[in-house]
Amino acid sequence: MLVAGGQHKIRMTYQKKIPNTLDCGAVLTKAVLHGKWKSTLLSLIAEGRRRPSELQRIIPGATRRVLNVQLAELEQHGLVHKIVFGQLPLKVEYHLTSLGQSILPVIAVMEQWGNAHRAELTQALAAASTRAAT
Amino acid sequence: MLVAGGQHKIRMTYQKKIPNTLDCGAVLTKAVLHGKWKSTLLSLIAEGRRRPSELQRIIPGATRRVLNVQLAELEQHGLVHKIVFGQLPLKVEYHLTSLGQSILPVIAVMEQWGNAHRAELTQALAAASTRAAT
DNA sequence: TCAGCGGGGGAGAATTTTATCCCCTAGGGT
DNA sequence: ACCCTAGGGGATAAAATTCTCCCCCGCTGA
Repeated sequence: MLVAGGQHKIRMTYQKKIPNTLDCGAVLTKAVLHGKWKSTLLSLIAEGRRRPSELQRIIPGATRRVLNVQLAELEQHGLVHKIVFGQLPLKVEYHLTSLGQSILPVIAVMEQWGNAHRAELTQALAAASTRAAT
Repeated sequence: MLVAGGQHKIRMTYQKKIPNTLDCGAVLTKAVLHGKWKSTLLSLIAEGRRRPSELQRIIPGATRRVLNVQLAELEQHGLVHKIVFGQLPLKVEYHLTSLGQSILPVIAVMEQWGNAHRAELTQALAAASTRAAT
């Protein structure tokens, strides 16, 4: 977090265990992308929507709080930079780091696959959750 | 589930809401891949490790139960077929469906990215969870 | 007969993740 | 004064996910 004077100590209530699973790269990727809105946030930021209020407006399904938390995680994981301008009207921007840029193709691939199989997927997911609600 | 006579009604305790988020394909992909071991399971099955006990041996970190649940979800989502042979010593195999095959490249990309950035990632994740444990 | 393997699942605790509510600073407009 | 914007966070509830423990079937080998 690039701030001029004054650390905002975030009390991250949610600690996730380091995925000790296998030494599998996909698990690392999932760890970084996990969080309901992270892929969406990354895409939006990549598109140039970098201000918190803007993001919050675009994603009405999520609370400010949640987006803040997820953005903070993305920052801690090194995918985005948070830049705070001035102190008065307080302007904040998120930018992708090079690491953040590098993950965009991965998200793009996921995007493509999801779109290509949207029909089957939504159907299967719906059926599964119906079956679950027994 | 391909069984000769007798439906195994699974009581899926865990129902996940259909991700109503955005109409974003990546979210669908994440939904299908979500579950701590799913990407691992898919990779292993693709490699030819298709028997439950085998999978359980390879992934010692997960309980039989959990793997069964996740495999059942993969099946319900249409990524794998479960085939039960005979009824006596009870032999079971999981195979990828064509949908399951089609997601392999996606996992591969995630795999590559994760491996390429392993150093930074493990470091950042560790730092983040340390910070969280305050 | 008893242990081990290979298969399956319920119940409930523990953990993690998301959501809800309410409160704070500061400036600008009416 | 009052409300809106633009920023931030604590506390706690609710939901989703994983883990632990224990139980079931049937076959095989000692």
